[in-house]
Amino acid sequence: MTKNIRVRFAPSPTGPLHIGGVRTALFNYLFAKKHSGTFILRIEDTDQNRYVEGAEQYIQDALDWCNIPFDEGPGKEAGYGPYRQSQRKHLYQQYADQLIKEGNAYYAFDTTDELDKQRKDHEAEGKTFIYNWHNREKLTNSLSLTENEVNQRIASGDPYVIRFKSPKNETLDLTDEIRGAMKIDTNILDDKILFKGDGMPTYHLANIVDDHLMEITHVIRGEEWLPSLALHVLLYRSLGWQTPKFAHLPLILKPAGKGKLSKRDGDKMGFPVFPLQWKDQKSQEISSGYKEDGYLPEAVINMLAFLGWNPGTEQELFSLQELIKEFDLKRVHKAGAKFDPEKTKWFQQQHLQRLDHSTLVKKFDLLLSQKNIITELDVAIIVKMVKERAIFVNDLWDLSQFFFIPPTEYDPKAIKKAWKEDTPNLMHELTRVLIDITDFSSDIVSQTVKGWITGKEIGFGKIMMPLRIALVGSLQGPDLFEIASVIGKEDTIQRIENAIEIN
RNA sequence: GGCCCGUUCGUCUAUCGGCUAGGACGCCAGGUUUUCAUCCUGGUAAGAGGGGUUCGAUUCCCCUACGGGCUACCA
Repeated sequence: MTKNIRVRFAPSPTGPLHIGGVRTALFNYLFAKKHSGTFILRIEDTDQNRYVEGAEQYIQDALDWCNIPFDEGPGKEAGYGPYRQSQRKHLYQQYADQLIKEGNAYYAFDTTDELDKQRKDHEAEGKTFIYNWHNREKLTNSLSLTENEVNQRIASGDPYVIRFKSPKNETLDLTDEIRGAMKIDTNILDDKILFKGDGMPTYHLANIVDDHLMEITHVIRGEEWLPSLALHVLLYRSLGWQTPKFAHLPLILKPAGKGKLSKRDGDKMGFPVFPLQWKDQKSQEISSGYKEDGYLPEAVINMLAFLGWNPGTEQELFSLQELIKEFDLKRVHKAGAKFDPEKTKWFQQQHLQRLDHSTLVKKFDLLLSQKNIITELDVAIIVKMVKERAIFVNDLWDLSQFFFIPPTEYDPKAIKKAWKEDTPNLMHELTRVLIDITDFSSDIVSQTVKGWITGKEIGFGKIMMPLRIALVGSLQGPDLFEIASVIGKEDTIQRIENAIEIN
């Protein structure tokens, strides 16, 4: 029997989660659910300087809104907690000690200034400073100092870090579930810091320890971690632990230009890069969110899923359940994907059209009450009439407001095109035709009016267009007779009379 | 600079050696809608370059170019 699949999404609470992060979470979630596994949220807050108030809550809210809830995480303990690294501090030290004891790590006393100088000097000579086998004996650490000196320094409270002792002359065979096999020469590896001077582990140590302790089977993360894979694999080996499988997701790139998608791209091009709105506490700056901009979570999820993945068929519209069913890491693309705000809109439009009608009506009802619209009209029918031209729920209002508020102004272009000298007389005659109709259903009104127009031997446009202007205020909108039927005989006639008077 | 990853229409992508290179977004044209939009139909447009391997390469290998990532006591 295979082990239960356990994956984690491990963001750092340094600000709002951006859509790249949401996609990483989504792929972890899809993979977990596809294999009846567990999706874990772990907060990687080992860097106290970068901690941002509210960021952790934002992460949880964002996952909730996207409908990709975690099975284990802060507030959802399941025997592997706590799920915040700051609360797991006590766990890391022993593994660092173990590494030192077994000769896989060492204490280093070099100050930041000293190292900075080394880097600058190297750079001036056109070289790169790497702290590893080729120079570690010449630097200030427990490999170059005597045991006594080391003990003394530690006892006297000298600040120190713990570094990993990368092996020399080895070729590592690494495997990525998406990219396949890779070879890395360990000689170019850095002796990375595992434990910082402030007593906190770095990402590298904490990440490996937690993934091991939480029995993570698959590490699915962004491509920016690929260069650290060798170090992580070496850490597992040094600690004598079984390595999970790794999958590095391609990055989401700017729509135009170079580089990773960033917050500024959204500001510049007018699309959100965050799932939810975020207000920066320091600058008070507000960044827009997909939710607040009117996007449906299912549309955002669908769009995100297709950034770097495809099902291999020609289906593009997926519900979350369908995504779970079809998802496969093997079908994740290797190259970075440029973000396309236009296609995002298309996904939104498609998902809005697919939304259950009564759900959409409910959303529209809410919108109406927010606008203080109280109406006797049949809202469900109105939604049905206008929804096919809507992309966002808010569009429904723009498309249908004439139902609730009779026009008082008329589109000048439409007037110029269709409101002629003889129009008032014709409209007046029309009201007399309408007044005699007892059953004001769209079919009957349509038949009656069309019959009348035919009888008069004039063009349909001479009546239909001014009538539309009178009822809608412009040359837009759904079927005219359906509109008339919804607003009723009285209002229809009233609107015609208003139009005659004003124009 | 060093290391790693990548490279098919403008964009997201399909293709597991046989390709007239398929789909979607966008754009353009036509049709439906006695309005507008939706919708439908059609069109536009791609294998970075050069070497191999092979009967045959978009597909496998190498080089170059280009793109991206990493190179912190950040994650």
